[in-house]
Amino acid sequence: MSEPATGEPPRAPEDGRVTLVQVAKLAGVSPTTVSHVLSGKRWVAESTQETVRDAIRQLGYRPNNVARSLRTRQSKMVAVVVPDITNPFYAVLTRGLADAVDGSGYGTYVCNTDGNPDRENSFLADVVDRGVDGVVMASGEVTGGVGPGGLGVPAVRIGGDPDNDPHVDLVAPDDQFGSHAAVRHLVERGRRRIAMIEGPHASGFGRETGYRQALAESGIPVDPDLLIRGDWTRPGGRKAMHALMALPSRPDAVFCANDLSAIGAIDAAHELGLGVPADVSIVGFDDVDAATIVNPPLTTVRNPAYETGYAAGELLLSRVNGGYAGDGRTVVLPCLLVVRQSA
Amino acid sequence: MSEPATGEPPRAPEDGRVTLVQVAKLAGVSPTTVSHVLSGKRWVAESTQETVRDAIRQLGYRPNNVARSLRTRQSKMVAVVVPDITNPFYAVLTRGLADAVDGSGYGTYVCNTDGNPDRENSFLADVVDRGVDGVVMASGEVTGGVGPGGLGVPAVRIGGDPDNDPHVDLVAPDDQFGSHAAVRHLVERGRRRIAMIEGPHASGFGRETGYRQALAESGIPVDPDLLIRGDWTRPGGRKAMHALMALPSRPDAVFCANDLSAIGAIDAAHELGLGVPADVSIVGFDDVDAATIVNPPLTTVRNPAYETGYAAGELLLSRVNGGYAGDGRTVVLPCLLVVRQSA
DNA sequence: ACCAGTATGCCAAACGATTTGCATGCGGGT
DNA sequence: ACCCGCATGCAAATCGTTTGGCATACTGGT
Repeated sequence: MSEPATGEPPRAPEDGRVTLVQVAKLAGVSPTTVSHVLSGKRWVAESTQETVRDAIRQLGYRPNNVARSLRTRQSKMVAVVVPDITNPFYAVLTRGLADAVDGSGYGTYVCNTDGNPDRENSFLADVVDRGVDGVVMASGEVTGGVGPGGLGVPAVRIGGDPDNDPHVDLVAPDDQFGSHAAVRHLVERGRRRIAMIEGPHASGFGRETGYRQALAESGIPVDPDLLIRGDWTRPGGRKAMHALMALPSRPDAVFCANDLSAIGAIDAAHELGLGVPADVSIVGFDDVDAATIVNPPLTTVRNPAYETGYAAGELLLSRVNGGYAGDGRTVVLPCLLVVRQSA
Repeated sequence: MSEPATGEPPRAPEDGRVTLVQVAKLAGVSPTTVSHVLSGKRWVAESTQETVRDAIRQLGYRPNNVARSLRTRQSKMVAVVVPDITNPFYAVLTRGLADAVDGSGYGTYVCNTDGNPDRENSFLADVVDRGVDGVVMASGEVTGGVGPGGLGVPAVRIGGDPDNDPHVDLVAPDDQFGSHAAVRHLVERGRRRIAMIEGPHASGFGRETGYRQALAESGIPVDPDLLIRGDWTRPGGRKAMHALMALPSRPDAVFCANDLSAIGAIDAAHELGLGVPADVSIVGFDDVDAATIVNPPLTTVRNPAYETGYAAGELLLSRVNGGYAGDGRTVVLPCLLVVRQSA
């Protein structure tokens, strides 16, 4: 919101919009002066200000932001590109971002890529063509930063590999810590054959690392059969769980890389007549709303989606307005285990 | 996406972006010509086109959309103003809208109002100042349409009172039909004391009307004590349910105006040791994802959020590109009961 | 009278595209 | 020779702001 709340719906007096020159004409001053009373960038006599403001009110003038953007080279807009806004995690992240930047008059533009790299790139191109002042990339990676050969606008990556591009700001959950806590909790509960349902990509970092680390600490060897790939969705989790349970020697616990997968896994357990957590413990990752709705309530690692979006917004603002132009910063947000009843 | 997918991330060759004049200079033609080969609005000799395209490639030129918008007076952006993108219903609606307009090169801009009328109005002002080509208003009402005294851009309202402003396009779920079906289903199951948890506003239309109608048809008088106000949230539903169950003569069924409230009601039932649907039947409205996750799975009315957003997008496009300039159209989308296990 | 200093406002050039009308060159019909 | 029509391409105005540099007027000190 770049203008203060009025409590009244905006109205255009006629069909064509009023321009600054018309205001100037009515007020009997030059456009320059009108601009200055609006921006306050140069001193204008009190009396003149009055006249101008009257004219503005009388005409119902509203500045044309497109023209303004063209001249000032900033659009007061940030973009967030996510796989799917329908996914609660990204919805919450988006809200955090919006709340962070709204106060400074920035609007939020959303792109859904479905995780398709072609769409990621064309949306990235699209948003910089649209002149956004910053972009937060929560789908796929972005490299090159803002420097030469880069995107041309400040960017911040969400999650992903910290080493990927040190020039781009990054905000990431402490995946490894969270996973570690989750798996540790499982072994503390006496589980030994602990499977993991991963995301679709091969990934040596983050969630899988924490899993391996916790296992190693407990002297449990990792069984490659117990590492299975999901696709972040509920049906994907269900399928993976069925595969796991068809194994000659079943796991007695499964750690899922996100909640949706975990919910799918619970579906599968129910279908198989397995008790959760009696027969098999399940823990998720993210702590979406649904985690408290599913039966049994899901033990999961809280992924601070809102805070992530908010932090990304602040990082962006500090580059756009704060004058920060240094190298890429990394902020990692804590992920705490929340124990409910599924494990 | 206004440019086709490239499969490659966009890069700027130098720090400052390349402009059309630079391309023209390199190609040895006038800016006019470059513009024409880009837009195809006027014929340009094949050989010249080649030269120009080469220059474009060589420089990595990308058109500046802000400048383009200023001149053409369209931003290729639509805005959607919702109470909260975090609410799955609005997230899905937003996705439908985005999918509808994306193919025509329109981007989607999101505003969260939290239902605050001041924010609604200032966001409305903000988006028209930003020059969006259309806005879909899913939070509160918008009146005045695009005509004199109106907003200045095409708008479509989501839900709300059909009679409110006939000049503005409206897409609404068939609330009344859906509610009617839900309540009928309840009486068919033998329920007679059927409560309703409403939204926060007094509302004579839609969901409540269907409720009353179904009751009337079945010869059941409406008991004002059984009509209680919620706030669309889970805690709100829980509280309302507790109030209902504290009544001297308890309801044996409750129809909730949305799923979140229904889930809260189920929470309350569990807290009270009540079986669902054994002791009390519960039906919701919306059919969000969580409806299949809750225990027992929620019987609810499917509110076609995606289709609603999509339809809104089409309505907008038909005004922006399709040349439609007639009076407000109304499209009402069917709401079907989906029977699961809570009633 | 003169000059420095301050207060106030205007001119005109950007910003980067689109678009209307005109200019030019050429081929062919009379 | 002359004129018409067609195919091309360009000049210049325009969209609505912002902003650096300059002009003007007035104050007060000498």
